Amino acid sequence: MRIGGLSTATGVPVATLKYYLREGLLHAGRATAVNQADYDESHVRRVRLVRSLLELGRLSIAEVADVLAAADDPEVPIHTAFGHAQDAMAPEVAEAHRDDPRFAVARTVVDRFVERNDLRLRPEARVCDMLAEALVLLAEFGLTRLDEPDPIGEAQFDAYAAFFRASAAGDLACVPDTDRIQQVEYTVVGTVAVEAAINAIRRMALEDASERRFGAG
Amino acid sequence: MRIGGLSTATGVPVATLKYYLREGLLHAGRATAVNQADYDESHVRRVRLVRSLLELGRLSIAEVADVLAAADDPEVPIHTAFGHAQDAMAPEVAEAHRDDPRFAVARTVVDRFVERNDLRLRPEARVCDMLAEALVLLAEFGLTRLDEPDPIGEAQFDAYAAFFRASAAGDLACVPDTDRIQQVEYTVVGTVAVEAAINAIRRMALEDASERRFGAG
DNA sequence: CCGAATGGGGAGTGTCACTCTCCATTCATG
DNA sequence: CATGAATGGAGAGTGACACTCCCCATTCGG
Repeated sequence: MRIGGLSTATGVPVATLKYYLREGLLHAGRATAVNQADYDESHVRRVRLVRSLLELGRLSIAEVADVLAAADDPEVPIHTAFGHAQDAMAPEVAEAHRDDPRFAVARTVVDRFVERNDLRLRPEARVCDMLAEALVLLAEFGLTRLDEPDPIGEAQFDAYAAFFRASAAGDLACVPDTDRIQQVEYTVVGTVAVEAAINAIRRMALEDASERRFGAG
Repeated sequence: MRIGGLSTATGVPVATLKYYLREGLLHAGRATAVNQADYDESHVRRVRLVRSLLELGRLSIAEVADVLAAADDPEVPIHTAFGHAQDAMAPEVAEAHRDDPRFAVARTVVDRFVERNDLRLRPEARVCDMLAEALVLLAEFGLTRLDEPDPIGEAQFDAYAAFFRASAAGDLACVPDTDRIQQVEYTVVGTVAVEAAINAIRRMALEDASERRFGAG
């Protein structure tokens, strides 16, 4: 398959595929001549993966490149690559927020949460900042408290942790032990797409609850 | 407080606040002269809400304007406004996907899911498309099935539905019955920020599971 | 009274994800 | 074997977007 075939197979314009090749989002095809290359099923799947990360995961081109670079390097252990992917998917904290004293408080709440639930995270895991930012916002609007032990909020969050720890093992169960490419695909798609599905389901539950409480009255 | 004060209170540049005023994201202050207006705490909170939707919710300016327009109109019932907000937050399905036969199949799976779980949704709720897109992606990579009854996938999704229906009632419990502005703030922030927190916790659970399975080996 | 700040609004900027254009080379068809 | 379409490679251009700058007449504050 040449680039035109890859384009029709994926629905992505040729010019865009060339752009992805330049940016390192797509591995080069097997060159058959100075201006010809052969693409196969692995390229089709990779393009779909890239589109998923861009559209559903709302990552930037540079972030996708980061994720895939770590994922593709066979020297990098799969768990480390997974961590890189997670970090790339967590939006960076604005410096304005990082200097906010409330953010520091939220970070200690997050650290307690991680400790209490025995979550094994890399110390630099960006996802901790992500949670802290969400907590700051919730506290700002009075939906949780940071300044004192908040058993209501903490209990709720511990419940989330318990629930997702139970399902996380299942989510990883279908990841194969050896095939590196499949490992990457499964972890990335599993993170992004299952997350989108979960968010959709939660929003459905919220709309349902809103209808039952505020609807028709 | 004049616009300079609003700027220092929120950390948002004056030029940006003027831009938000122009775009209808921020209600005008009480005019005290032809070139002077008075802003109060409601403006500070509104700016924070806008920034939250833009940064944490990753909405565009136009989408935020949509959400807030429906939320601010006192003629619109709060449940309807909530629906508008939900729709604005769900990314539109690309037409390339809408024509995909797999998407149609996924929609029937979603409809069955909604029916089975007795979720009261508006027929046009965009969140159904959002879930369908996630399902297509999962199926594409072999993480679920659409072509036949998939008890494993459906059971998992029903478990998510049950879990979030249980927590949704609690999430709405702190929404007041009367104060329109607070209702809007709580539902919007509650959707976006709690969602971010949940995503962060799920990612933590995934990293933890990855460490336990692939780490140090 | 006078420099700084204000509201209003048009125009400019930087970023990003493409998208176009060009070229020499190669393929595919008649 | 001729010829038009397609290819790989790379620089430049495009359109959307979220600001950001600038200008003006007016008003505030010391």
